[in-house]
Amino acid sequence: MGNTSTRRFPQEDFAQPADRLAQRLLGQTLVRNLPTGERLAGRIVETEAYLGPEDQAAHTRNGHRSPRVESMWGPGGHAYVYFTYGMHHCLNIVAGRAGEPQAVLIRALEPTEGLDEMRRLRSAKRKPEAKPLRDRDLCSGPAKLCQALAIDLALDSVPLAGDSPLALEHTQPKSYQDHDVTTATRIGIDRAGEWAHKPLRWYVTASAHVSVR
DNA sequence: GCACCGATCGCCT
DNA sequence: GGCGATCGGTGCT
Repeated sequence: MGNTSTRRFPQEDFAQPADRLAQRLLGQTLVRNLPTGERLAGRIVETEAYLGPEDQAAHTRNGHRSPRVESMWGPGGHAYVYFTYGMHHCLNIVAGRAGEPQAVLIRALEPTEGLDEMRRLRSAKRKPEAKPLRDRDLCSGPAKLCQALAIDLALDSVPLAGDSPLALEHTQPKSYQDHDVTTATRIGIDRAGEWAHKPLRWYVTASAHVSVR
């Protein structure tokens, strides 16, 4: 993605609607500060927006509110982590203002820091004889990146702040136009009627690290 | 109380 | 391309 410079991601940008934030997050750097002090990081290359009560694919469809989805109801800039398929975690970044239950699902990262540790975390539950993981296998899916960054329910609702276990850094690409972004429908959504067909997924077209090749 | 199923992944065919 | 793993949340009885 070319030369980069880094600064804090502007906090007020989290208050945007999820579809705008989802596009804004492409190219930004997600940072995981481990309890050991080690730092893992990757550039966000694929996102999906979940728009709230009217969005029939969202966990907050029809205004649903429960302990599991409570963080989606809070202000933007916090994590919403959920557990699914009996074994996987997925990370969202809450969008909008308090009372607007929207979020952006982080679907893929291009790993940039701590790749050896990510490989170790990702290999833990795989067969020993399996082929070694390539860089593009580390974070190319919402559950994969949670494994690679040691993200689980303990991180639900944490703010994405500088001193937090999760942080976001504004990465300024050499030229933002270097990213050709593709818009598509969301993955794994059926039974959501017209909402299954809405273009609410975005990914960096040329990236080798997106979830679907 | 209970049955259903998921914002997925990895391995096998 | 297909399927099994694996379990908490959800909604209905």
